[in-house]
Amino acid sequence: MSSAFDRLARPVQKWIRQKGWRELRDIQARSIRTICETNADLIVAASTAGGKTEAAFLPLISQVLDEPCDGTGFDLLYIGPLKALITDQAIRLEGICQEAELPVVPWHGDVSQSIKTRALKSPKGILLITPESLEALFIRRGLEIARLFGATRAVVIDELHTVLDSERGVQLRSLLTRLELATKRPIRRIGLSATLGDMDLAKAYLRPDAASSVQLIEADGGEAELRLQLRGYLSGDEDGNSPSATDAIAAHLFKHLRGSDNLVFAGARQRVEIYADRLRELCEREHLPQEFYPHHASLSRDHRDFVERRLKDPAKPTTAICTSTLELGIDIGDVTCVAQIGAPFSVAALRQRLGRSGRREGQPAILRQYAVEAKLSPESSFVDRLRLGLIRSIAMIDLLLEGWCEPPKPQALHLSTLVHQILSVIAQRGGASASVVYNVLCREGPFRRVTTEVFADVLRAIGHPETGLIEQAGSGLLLLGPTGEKLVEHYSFYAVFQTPEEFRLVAEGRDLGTLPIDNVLAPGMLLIFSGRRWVVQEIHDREKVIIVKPAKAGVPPVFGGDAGDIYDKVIDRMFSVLERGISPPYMEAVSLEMLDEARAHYEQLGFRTKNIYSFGERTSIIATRVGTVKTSTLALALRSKGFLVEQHDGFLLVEAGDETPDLQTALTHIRSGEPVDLFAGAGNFVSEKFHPYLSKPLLELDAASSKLVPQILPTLVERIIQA
DNA sequence: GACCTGCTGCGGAATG
Repeated sequence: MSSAFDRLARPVQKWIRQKGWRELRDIQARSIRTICETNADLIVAASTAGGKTEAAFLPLISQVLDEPCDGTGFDLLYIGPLKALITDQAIRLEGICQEAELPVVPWHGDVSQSIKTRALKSPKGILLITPESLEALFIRRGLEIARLFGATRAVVIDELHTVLDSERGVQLRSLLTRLELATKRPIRRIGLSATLGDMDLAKAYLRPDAASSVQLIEADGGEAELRLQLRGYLSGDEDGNSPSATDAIAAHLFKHLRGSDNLVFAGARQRVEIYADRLRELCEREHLPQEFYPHHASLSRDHRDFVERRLKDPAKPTTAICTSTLELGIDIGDVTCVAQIGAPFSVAALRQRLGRSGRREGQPAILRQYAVEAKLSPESSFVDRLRLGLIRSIAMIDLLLEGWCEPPKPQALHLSTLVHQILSVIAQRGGASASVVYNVLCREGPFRRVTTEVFADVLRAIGHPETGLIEQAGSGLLLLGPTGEKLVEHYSFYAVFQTPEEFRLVAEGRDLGTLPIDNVLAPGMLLIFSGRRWVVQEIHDREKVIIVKPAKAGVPPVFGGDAGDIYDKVIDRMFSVLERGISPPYMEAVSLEMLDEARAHYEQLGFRTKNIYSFGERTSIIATRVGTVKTSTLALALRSKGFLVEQHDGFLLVEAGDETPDLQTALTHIRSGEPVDLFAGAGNFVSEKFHPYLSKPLLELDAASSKLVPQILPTLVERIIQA
């Protein structure tokens, strides 16, 4: 303790004493030494509430106080993915900085203009900002970047794992590079993260040119005891004698969760609404106070704040039925139990969710996994017979227990984000040559997989008169075109990710939340939303507002969504689960019976020894044994040859069309490596915000870099045929 | 077959 503590500046030491801390945590002591003794970049990995913020900022603030540097601007930069997180962290840092007389400046969309104006006039202290607000600074104050960040000695990136290989993460990396180019010097990078699988990839994300010199400070395991149960439920019981799976699960949750704080991850917003509605009804029927509330991103900020406050309040037992909104970020305190209805989409998410429980000393973490499977009939499809949802749940729990989780996928080109950054660089500089833009973004920045040829194609696509995003002056300088100008001028430009169009739902003058516009609604229709029932009164198309009032019945709305990407290793484990004879000790009787049925059907279809099962002349099941990306590559190859293909976890259901060759012939062709037009079978590859401005060949290239693996086809098919 | 995240500058009116 002493050596680390002694390195801190006086005011920081005083703050620690006032706090009454008896010692620094291990990660804090190690991080203080690393930051004080070296110039190294750093990742501090520990669970939420593990003291990461202090580990980074105690030594950084000490340096600012003890080693004044010349240059103007903010001394330290903090980047957070959520507004709520920035607000929380600013309050935490203010405590330390008050003593040190260092300003703390929170900066995001909800922060008042006056705070921002004052900070711009005299930039110093710690700036806490979102990637989007930083983007806005580059665009609106491009020429002032050097003045604002000339003195910045480190940038702290919070929740590093949430931005690793996402569009937002690539944007952030691009902005960090541009920051160093503008200030003409490297700025130390410090990533704060939950303990996740592959830390080498996190290092490469943080400092691509010197990943191996990034220091890693990881909290020792010390994991809480884990209690685990997997329960199986049958849906589609039409006889009316037994309750539906939904009712049975709701009753089980009601019985076991009432009276404490819990999180129930229901998988989709629609299911959140269904379970919240059932549980509310159960409370009413028993004349008990309400304690089950829905929480997802379409609900109003007001309602979400209310649920979050209740979770923090020890006097009010509260169970939130939620989506991934309550998986990351803000502190909601410790919960007794985490329930998961249906299989999750990634082990990483499951792990993050489970980390919400068992945080208090001596308390176990509790996971209740509910698997819903269809009641079988002679007509049931192989998907139901193989009980793929249950099998995936088991595979994911297995991998969770082994400490594995999905690594990021760093091979994507990110052409949509590239378009965004090209416009941003041009706006920042008021014009730039193609070679400067290429250097900044593709040689120095994160778009290193983009060749000069592809870059030139992107410039041509967005400079095409019909697109009009950019144009070239006589001098060769790239400038914003009329469309580009309009796009960049509007505040909606700053975020790189796409958001769907929505209606606002209003009851008695209060916002309930938002609904995707693809819901077909008319006055008189009944709705379940925000855990209550409503009838639609008026629809205002132009203002995108729907007025509702309370009702006695309703159905939940539809919320869209993309298909999930399941990782190779998860699918591989699913096949092991089907082939092994082991019964996991955490499974209860019904789920074990389902597992036996699944294994028997697997055996019956012969997948233990081969990968293709055909019934009749025209229909076959192919076991690909690989994840979503590779399986959908094969699906597209077969579709381009005229087959009708349905995709499932590690399997394809293939039906011959009128003019298709037989499946063996088609597979032999694909195996030979002869070119297959993966994009012939239609398919829509416009999925990201700036995709609409790209040409078809560029869209295909982008898709091939992130959603498909064309080069895998010969070996994949070889393995399928061989077995 | 799913989920989540974010947003500036200006003009005009009211207030001290």
